[in-house]
Amino acid sequence: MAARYASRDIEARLMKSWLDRSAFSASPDDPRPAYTIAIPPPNVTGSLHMGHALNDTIQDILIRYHHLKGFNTLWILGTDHAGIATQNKVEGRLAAEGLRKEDIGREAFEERVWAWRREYGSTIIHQLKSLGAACDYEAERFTMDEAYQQAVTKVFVSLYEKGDIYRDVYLVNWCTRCGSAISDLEVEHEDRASKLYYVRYPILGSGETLTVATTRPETILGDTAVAVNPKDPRYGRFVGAVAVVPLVGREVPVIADEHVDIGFGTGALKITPGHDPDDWEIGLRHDLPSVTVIGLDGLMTEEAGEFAGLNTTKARAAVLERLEQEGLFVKLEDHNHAVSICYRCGTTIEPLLSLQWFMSMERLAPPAIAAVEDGRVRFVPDRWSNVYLDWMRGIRPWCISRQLWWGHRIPAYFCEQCDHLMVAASPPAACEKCEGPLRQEDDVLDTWFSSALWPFATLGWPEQTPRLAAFYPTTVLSTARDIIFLWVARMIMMGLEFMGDVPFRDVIIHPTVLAADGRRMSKSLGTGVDPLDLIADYGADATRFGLAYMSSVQDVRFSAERIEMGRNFANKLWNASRLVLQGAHPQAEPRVTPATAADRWIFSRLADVCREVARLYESYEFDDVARLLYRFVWNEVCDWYLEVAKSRLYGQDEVERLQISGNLLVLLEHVMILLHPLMPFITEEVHSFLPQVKSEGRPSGVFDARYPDAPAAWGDPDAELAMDAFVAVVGGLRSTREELGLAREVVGSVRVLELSSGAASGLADQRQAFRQLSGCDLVEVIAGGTIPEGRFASVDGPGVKALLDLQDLVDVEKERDRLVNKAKKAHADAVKARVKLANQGFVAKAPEAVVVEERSRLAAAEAVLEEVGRQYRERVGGELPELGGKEC
RNA sequence: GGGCGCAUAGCUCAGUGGGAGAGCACCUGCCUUACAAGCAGGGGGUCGCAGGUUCAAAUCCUGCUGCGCCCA
Repeated sequence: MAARYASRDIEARLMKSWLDRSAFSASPDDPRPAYTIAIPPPNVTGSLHMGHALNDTIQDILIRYHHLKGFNTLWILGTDHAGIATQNKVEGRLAAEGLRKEDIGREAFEERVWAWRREYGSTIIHQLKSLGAACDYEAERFTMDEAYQQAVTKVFVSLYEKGDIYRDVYLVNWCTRCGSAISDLEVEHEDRASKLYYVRYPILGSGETLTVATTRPETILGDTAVAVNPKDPRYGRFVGAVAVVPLVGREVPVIADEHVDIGFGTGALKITPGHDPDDWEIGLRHDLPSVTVIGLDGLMTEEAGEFAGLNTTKARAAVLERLEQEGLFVKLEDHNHAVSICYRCGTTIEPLLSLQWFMSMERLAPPAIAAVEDGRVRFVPDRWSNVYLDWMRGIRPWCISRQLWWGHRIPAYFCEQCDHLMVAASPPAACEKCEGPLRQEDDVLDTWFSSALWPFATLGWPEQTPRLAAFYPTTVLSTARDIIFLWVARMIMMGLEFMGDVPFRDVIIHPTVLAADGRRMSKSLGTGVDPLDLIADYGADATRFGLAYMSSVQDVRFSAERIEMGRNFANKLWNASRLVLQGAHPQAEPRVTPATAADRWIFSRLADVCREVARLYESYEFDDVARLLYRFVWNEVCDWYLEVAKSRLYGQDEVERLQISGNLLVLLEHVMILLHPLMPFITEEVHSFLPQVKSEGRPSGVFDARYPDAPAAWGDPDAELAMDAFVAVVGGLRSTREELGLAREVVGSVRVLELSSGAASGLADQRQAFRQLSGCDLVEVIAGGTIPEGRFASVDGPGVKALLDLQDLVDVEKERDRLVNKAKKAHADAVKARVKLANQGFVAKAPEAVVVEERSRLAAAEAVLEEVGRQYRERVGGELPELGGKEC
């Protein structure tokens, strides 16, 4: 074993060995209880980013932990066909050849997409392997798989037949670059500096004008009303009048609507139902016509008259110029407003009227709301359930059609003769009405429509397969918060509708890993960190450990120090393992023989840690798992147990060597299992080196080990106390030696007063280790608290007082500083305790145990003060100087 | 406009009613036969501000300030 842990040398090899023996594949026939996670399918065009790295680490921890716990674990893997993103990729490649997709036609284009998918579509799947993810790679799914397509079609037909899916003309979010409608959720809002334009509308037959304010003057051409608030006293007399729309001369009504904000602009609004969602709503209420002046190509239509053919930016300038000429332009103001942009490409969204397919939420949403309300689905942390419920309670129809060539083509057929619409799972031969030829709908379904079926379509639905029976519902869904609406909500609706049960029990919403500037990592700002770089530099285990450690329930700024911490920890583990494996007696049996207080202590602690770590894994507190195991391994096992063990391990006593070796082998195996979910590679590697594993010929490794049951008999509070005393005394002596400036070579001489029975046993039975760690000989253990004659520096521990014989070792200057320092601390403690105890309310109302604790604290501090005062008089002469602080 | 969250050591973060913790950074000393990705010792915080509840507040309540996110 090398002195430094080299992650690179082992990770790929171990992953291959797991895959070679199909370690991650689950059988539906396995009698053990199922534990299932369906990975939120990554976008097939994607590559592993920090969000995936964290989310996949969490899922892998859960899978590996439950595997250790004896569950039949299945982590369902696959990718999402990502309609727009994938189409963009392939269009980009065509563009490089000077082609547009229209040049090659739909079928050829689809073939190009499949070719792209074959070449690049598994990128992220391979990247998951470098993270160590224990997914079922043998059952990888894709939302465009043939079987999956059948599931999508069946769902569509079923919902259509039930009336949940319908076709309608509606104002939708149109991305002119993607050339498609997108759903409300795929629109992002961005505050931009803009202008508010004031324009005068003549009122027919009155000679008066009404001034309205608008952010989009080019849509004036499509106005079909002017609206004011019915409560606005300024405009009451205009309601019912007829206004003349500037430039186009259209005569439109002045209407009253509660929705109009009296305080915005002039309080009068122009209403353009064809190009604004709020106006669309008002239009519906007042039965207004809508005029489309901007087309699907983003250019002004024929309806825009002289402005036809201009893009919206040019049209705006031209309209403003003409308004000035007409004398109808009043003024402009600076104004910030939220611009809608496409989440895929950032293009400004045009709200446009078009004929689309919609899915009503009226019937599907209520059961999905109830499932969260009654706890069948639980969010972790719980606060996200309110986010979910708020959105679900106000949910609107979902626009599910996309004008793309890549995706699930909608199974709707139009008769070329009579225009009759038919929806069917397989293409009908002819029109059921007139026998005319049929043409399939061009539109495809929103990608999220298909991924909503993920938890059951991946298991074979609509076939009633054994896998579906064994693994649905899944156990946990772990995902990012921005996916709550896109996936979580829709998966719950679809699961309840088609499986009659929720798709998962717990939904873990993991924190967002932010960049160092506290904002989301951004490719364009260059603030992103590539997890694959981290894995290459620090190793997968270190990356996972660091991510787990830094991720509690709050968003967190990424810090490379945490990953480095993981790497250092892996190295520490490696070297601790080296000490055990190289130092263990070759004939040692892996058996616990508690020969000393340290032995009893470490196994008592181990039992505790096994229980606590299990609890933390089960409550999804992985940061605490990481913290607890880090501290246990580093500060207890390495700093103390291994150090104490050395004297026996390297000693001449064969029996002692066998015993301590046995203890260490058991301890090491336990640590590897406890840490395996967090750090799968190093634990698998070290585990494979354990002599007990080799000799028993267990081929499967730590992945298939059993999570340790900590024997109750290991619990030993007395040993913990004795070891605490040992640690306190050794630590105190080290500090004292520093304070006194004692050279390393000087071996001190220590007597220990045992104040409570057994407290000094850890010191008494580990003299060799005591000497090595403290640089002092333990010459005597004295029962009781009588301090013998002589010059001592005392160190207090639980139930013990250690006396370091000073003899001639003392430099008076240093001794004075040491005593003053010690007295100051004791004095401060005493003052604090006295203040508390002087408070009648405290003594009367605080729990008895707290008061007792305070009294003993005071007593201890006073004892130290007295002792130090006496030593000061003897050794330095005179009284201790003023210690500061107020006496009570 | 509505909602959620955050503010603790120089930095990144734990702690959520009874004497403030970690990692990194910093200071001192060590290449001690598992580990310099390490070992030993040490310094450093009126827990954003102001009120309130309580015998006791970093922790609970209210308000304020600043920052982040979501929805409309």
